[in-house]
This record gives sequence, C-alpha cells and structure tokens, in this order.
Amino acid sequence: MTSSDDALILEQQLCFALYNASRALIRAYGPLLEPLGLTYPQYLVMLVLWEIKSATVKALGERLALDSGTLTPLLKRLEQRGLIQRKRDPEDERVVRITLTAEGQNLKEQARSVPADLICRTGGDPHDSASLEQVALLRQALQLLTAQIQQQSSKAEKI
Amino acid sequence: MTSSDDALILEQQLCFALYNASRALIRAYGPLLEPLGLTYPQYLVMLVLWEIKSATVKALGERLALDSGTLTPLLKRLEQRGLIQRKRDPEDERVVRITLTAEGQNLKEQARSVPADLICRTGGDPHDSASLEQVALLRQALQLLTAQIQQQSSKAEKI
DNA sequence: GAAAATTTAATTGTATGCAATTTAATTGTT
DNA sequence: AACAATTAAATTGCATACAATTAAATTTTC
Repeated sequence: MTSSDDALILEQQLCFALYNASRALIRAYGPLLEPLGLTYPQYLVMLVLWEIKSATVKALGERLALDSGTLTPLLKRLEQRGLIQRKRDPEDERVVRITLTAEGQNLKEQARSVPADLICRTGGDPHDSASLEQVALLRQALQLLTAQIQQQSSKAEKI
Repeated sequence: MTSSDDALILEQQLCFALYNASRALIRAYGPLLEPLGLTYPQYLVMLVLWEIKSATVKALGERLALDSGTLTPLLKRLEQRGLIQRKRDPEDERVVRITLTAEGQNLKEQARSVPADLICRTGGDPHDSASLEQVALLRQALQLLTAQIQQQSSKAEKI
C-alpha cells in the first residue's frame, strides 16, 4: 500500500466519523422517542414547532435543511397522528402553514426530559458542567463546519 | 418561554448539529462521487474493499455499522455495476464473501483525488497543516463520542 | 447424534433524504 | 391585461437506514 492510500482509509475520513456518530446518536434517541411516538426527524420538526408555534413548510425546510420531498410526507404523518394541522394560507395559496394541535402542544411536556436523558445515554452527566461544555464545543465546531460547507457549495453552484 | 425550554431549542442540540453536518458533507461529496458512479454509502463500502481486498457481509457491516438490510441491496447494486463479486463461502454457506472485480480495483485510481477535493469543498486547504489538524481533531472527537454512545447503548441492552 | 441455540444473510415493511419534475399560484415585465 | 419568470408544495423515483422476521447453515449441548 502506498502512502497516497492513507487518505482513502475509512477511519481517516471526517465524513465517515460524522456519518457514523450521527447515526449512532440518532439510534440512541430511538428508545427515548418511542414513548412519544416520534421518529427522530419528526422530533426535529416538533422542536421547531414547540419553539415558534407555527411555520410554513418552506421555513421548516430552511431551519432543518430538508426539502418538500422529505417534509411533505413527514408532515402528513404528523397530521395523521393528530399532532399538527396543515392549512393553505388564504393570502397565498402556494404556502402551507403548519400549526400545532392541542395534542401536539401537550407532547412538549413529555419531551422535556429527552435532552438530559440523551446526555446520560452518551455516557455524560447532565449535571456536570464539564460534560456540557464538551458537548457545546463539539456542537459549535460542527455548526462552523456546516456553515463552511454550505458557503462553499453555494459558491460552487454559481460556476 | 421558561428556561427549561432552552434544552429543546433545535440549535442547542448536538444531535441536530451532527445530523446537519453529516448530511451537508455527504451532499458535498455528491459532485465528486457522481463521476465514479457511486453513492456515498457505496463509496464507503468501496473504501473498505480497496483497503482489505475482500470481506464478508458481516465484516463490512461491523466496520460501517450497517446491517444486512442495508448492505444486501447496496451490494447487489455494486455487483450489477460490475465493481464487486458476491459469493457464498464453500466452507460456511451462511457467509457471503465480497471481492473486488478488476473494474472495482481500477476505480480506486479515480477515487484517489476525492479526499483532497472534498477538503477544498469545505473551504479548507489540503496543503495547510492547520486545516488538516483541525479536521483530525474534530474527527477524533467524533470517534470518541461514537464509541461512548455504542458503549452506553450496549450497556443499556443488558438491562 | 438429534434437538436446541446461534449465526449469517436475505427479506419485509416503514420512514427518511434528495434530485428532478410537475402543478398551481403569484409576481414581474412589457 | 397578457405573458414570462419565479415561487411553494407536491409528486416521482431511487437509494438508503433500520427494526423485525425469515431461512438456511453451523455449533452447542445434552
């Protein structure tokens, strides 16, 4: 094996580390979200709605970096479950506005313990500020990376 | 909004930061892998095979943290493309061994430039050791996190 | 050595992701 | 106003992910 092969080793790849960590963490959410009857992407949508009460599909898509191809069927499932309502905006019939039902709002109370539970499941202690700081630093590094990637790829589009 | 709501803000979630960064980076791979005719998970499988030449489905699954439900159809597609061969082990008929075809081996040459190209696409400079070190540090942090999650969840299974 | 337990892939079913296209509504332009 | 361009969702098609089940082969155990 030549030295130029090193760059092609799986474990050298930042992307695989990310992909792997992301899936591992999402899998860890499974048992916590199952009692809420939510999948992980559904939980993300609910997080946004719990915060801002109401959003268009477009706004959800921008916040979560998901397109209508993913969101439309996901939102229909949340509607079926009775957690949200989907309604065309009378002012602009292109827009679909999502609002929480009472049941959707109530689910927030059950979700409150999820983040701390999850930290426990990653081997951290939610009351230990060192654990929390580690997590915050990693999160910030990831957010910076994401911003850089998005900036670069929007640049590449213009070529 | 009460202070206990802070933990439910999307941008506070390590998991969303991971999920988002992972998808952004995989999307950035798209244009680089398209000429190779590979999807990102297919590229990961090929990385392993380029390294170790031959592997069972089980070994691939362990290395990539993917199960047969994902790998079996993916490997059939790689076989269709003529990049790999799938063959039952005569010693143990349960086992399916994957080997590279000549075409699969040759594809490695075209893949060599992918990692450096990708660093450019994330706004880094593949010749700048500071960039590389940043990436390596982040990668190690993610690998540690993944190991912690897997350790904890294997512990939880035993309850 | 036969039955039980285990192991390895494949299969089934559900839910994403995402590119590409389509549809419908709105906006901009002449 | 008429028509082109744009915008927002939905739809289509393909490829994952992954839990759960099945099927077949092998090991273990009694």
